[in-house]
Formats: sequence, structure tokens, C-alpha cells
Amino acid sequence: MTKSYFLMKSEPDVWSIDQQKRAGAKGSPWDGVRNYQAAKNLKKMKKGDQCFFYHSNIGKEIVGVVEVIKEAYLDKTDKTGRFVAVTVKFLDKMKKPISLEDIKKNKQLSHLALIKQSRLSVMPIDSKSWKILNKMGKS
DNA sequence: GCCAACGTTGGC
DNA sequence: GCCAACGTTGGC
Repeated sequence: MTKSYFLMKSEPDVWSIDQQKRAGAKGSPWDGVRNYQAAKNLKKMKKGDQCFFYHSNIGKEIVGVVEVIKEAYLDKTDKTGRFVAVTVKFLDKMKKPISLEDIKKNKQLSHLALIKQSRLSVMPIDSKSWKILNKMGKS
């Protein structure tokens, strides 16, 4: 089974990596997504897939990694019943957060939707970029 | 706080 | 089904 990788954005004001950490092994729902493209990406997630946790607006950096523990289900916070949520649990925090600035500087990462489509909040990350970013977050 | 980019809504 | 108006996201 090969894992897929993603990146999810959250405003730390609303939901931060530290809150995710406090949620512990039970994890917590990643809900509130109201965009079809993002929802499509949520539906692609399988148990065991990993996602970068990105702080938007404040920080603008990848701050950690979470793991999908429950695959897409109807988002209870969505009255229209059109959108889905997944459940994720905290895995790791970056030794060094990876700033958007640094990601932009890396030519190997210039194809990422994070840069090209700034408004998309859930996006796939290819395994090569995943490795590069993980490396960046360690040093 | 501003505004560009872009997604959604609703009138026709 | 088109598109103008409007709303939201997120970088700066």
C-alpha cells in the first residue's frame, strides 16, 4: 500500500497544530471545507495517508504532519450535505517550520498548488516534493 | 487593512 | 447555460 500525501491549510486562530496535538490519538475532524476542489482532494485520502499542516495568514508555514485516521464522511457542520470531512491525528511537529517564502525559493517546488493556487486549502503533494519538504523541516 | 484571484450565486 | 455581482481566501 503506497501512501498518498497532501497539504491542508488552517488559520492558527481557528485551528492550530498545537490544538491538533492536544486532540491526541483520537484525532479530530477536519471539517469546514466549502470548496469543491478541496473536497475532491479530501475524498482521495485514505487511512494512513499523511498531510502537512500549514498555517495560513499567520505564520504562512508548514508546521507539522498529521495522519488520516478516518476517510471522508459527510461534514456535520455543512447543512447542505454537499461537503465532506476527514479525521486526522497529530503525528509530528516540524523541527523548523517551512515558510512559504522558502518553498517559493525552491525551484523543485514551484509546481505546487500551494504557490500556484493560493486559495486552495486542501491539495495533493507528490512524493518527491513530500521528501524535499520533510528534509527542509528537519534542519 | 487592502486587494487580487477566484469561486459561487442568482437573474435572465 | 451565461455572466455580472458578490463573497471569501490568503498573501502582502
